[in-house]
Amino acid sequence: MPTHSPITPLALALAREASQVAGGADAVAMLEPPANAEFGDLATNVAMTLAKQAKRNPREIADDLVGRIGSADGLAGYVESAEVAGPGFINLTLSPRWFAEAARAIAEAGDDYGRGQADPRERILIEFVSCNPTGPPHVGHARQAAYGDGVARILEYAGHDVTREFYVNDWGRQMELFGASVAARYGQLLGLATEVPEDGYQGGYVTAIAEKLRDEVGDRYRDQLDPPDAEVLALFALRGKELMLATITEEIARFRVRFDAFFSETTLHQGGAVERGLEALIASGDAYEHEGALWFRTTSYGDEKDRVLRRSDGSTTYLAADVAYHLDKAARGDDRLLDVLGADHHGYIARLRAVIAAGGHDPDMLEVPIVQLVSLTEGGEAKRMSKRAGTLVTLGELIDDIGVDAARFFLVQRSHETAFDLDLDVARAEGNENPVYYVQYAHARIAGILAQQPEAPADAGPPAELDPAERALLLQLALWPEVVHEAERRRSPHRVAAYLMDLARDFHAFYHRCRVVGEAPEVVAFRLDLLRATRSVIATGLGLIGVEAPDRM
RNA sequence: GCGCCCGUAGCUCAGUUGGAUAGAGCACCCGACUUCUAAUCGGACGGUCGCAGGUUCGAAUCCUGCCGGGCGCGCCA
Repeated sequence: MPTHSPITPLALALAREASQVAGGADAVAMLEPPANAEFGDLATNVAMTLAKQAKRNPREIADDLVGRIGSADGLAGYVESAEVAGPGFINLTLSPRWFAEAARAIAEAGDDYGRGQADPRERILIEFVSCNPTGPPHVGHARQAAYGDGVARILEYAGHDVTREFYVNDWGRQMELFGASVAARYGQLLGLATEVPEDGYQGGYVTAIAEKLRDEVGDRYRDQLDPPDAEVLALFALRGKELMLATITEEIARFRVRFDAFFSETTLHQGGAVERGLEALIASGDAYEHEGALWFRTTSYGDEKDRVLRRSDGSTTYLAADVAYHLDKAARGDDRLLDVLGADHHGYIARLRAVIAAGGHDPDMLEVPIVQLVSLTEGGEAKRMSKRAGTLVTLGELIDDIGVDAARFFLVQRSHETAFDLDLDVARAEGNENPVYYVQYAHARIAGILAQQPEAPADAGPPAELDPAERALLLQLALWPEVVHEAERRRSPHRVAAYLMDLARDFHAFYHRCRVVGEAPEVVAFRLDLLRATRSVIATGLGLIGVEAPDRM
């Protein structure tokens, strides 16, 4: 099954010929559709890149090369005409035979077209979202979820062995505060005057959890709340966390995001891993005592200042647990660790690299893609979001508002490294102004045609002539393998979303100019291959960003 | 002040081994349904690619400086 682009064999043949023209010099022929379709189907600048080492005029090289194309193996029969243009570009027009064979090959490869290009194939552990179990995931987490899951799917598609993990920060003062907040709401439900701590969690979801707890335990703890009993608070913290986590996993699953594991920070403390991590750092000279605290010498690894691991009061910091966690991850045998973090954590990268390096691993095994902020706009104005005021939009609310497909498409449409505004009015629209439907509609239209004309006539050769829209659509399909490859290398699902928009546009244009049902046999055969190929690439691409590809709309 | 990200059409943004006349969506305007889905298509409008230098056949892309915006800089997590 071919997973490569139908352009690849042409590029290889062209490079071979170019190398011979240039006296054996190494040649890599970049061969791609030109900016302007009037120049032809494909263009290459190989003559210009060879000009320097061959010490010849690029146009001269191009002329020689063009002279050989008509008889060159792998090019003859596929290239209809070749012209030299500008400073030394070579513009190629391809034959209907090439288009017909390419469409057939892509259609037959189906879901495998573009798959498995990772080189080398790696075992990759990707950690993302990892929001605290003290509240529901919000829009920022939604972007990280859409991004992380998209990256994971793309990595898997490329042939990597991927594990997805969610780190649960279920330890420390925040959990105590959370437990106290739940307990207070629970008390209120029983008619007590218990109050949520000043710096506690005020959101309405805390009350919802308290209600669930009341349903579970009734008024059993009523008399131990005022003043609060330590053991009861611990119990509320634990059960509250479990209920919160259940909500989080529920919303994440609804968002079509999958995790293989939820890793609890508490297990690191209780199992002694945190202490062992600190001892290892001390033993290797990476940690030292200063003013009663234990410091991690992260400056040795490029951080701007050293960081505290254990406070002078004896308690460990968040970093201490992260040391244990990352030493654990680094020792699992993965080739690469991906930590997807929000923009507000970018200062943490140096520390994490230090952990990996201090553990004796190559710090380059750790990659930390930073997902920039997303803000919501509605009615042309920024939607104010405040955790304190409880006006934060949660993942669940976003899904209820605009739907999973629109949310996932919009959140990965832009590069993760740029902050952007999500326009709720556009995302919510079920009409033509919503880009996600534009792509899905292309898929549904193809399904409609294929339902009417499922079988191609036998023994049909290539059509005599091609419509410009047919050429454009197939050439767009030919770019898919390079697009996924780039999305994999750059950890950039937005490349897939952008490509799907381009592909859908070429399809809709094709649809308007070219009919399928009732045309001449060789035309039907070619266009059916084209449709199957297009449907397959759209479905695969949408699948990689977690969006459904409906057959009817 | 230092670090990361960003500055491209009215708005939101694509554009990464440097390539020909810089693109899309939204908004606005003009056209196209007796046909396989008009959630569509065709056309028009819209640009000092933040500014100034540099590198070269060629720069939105690479380098330097400056201006502007977001985020971060804790013995918080």
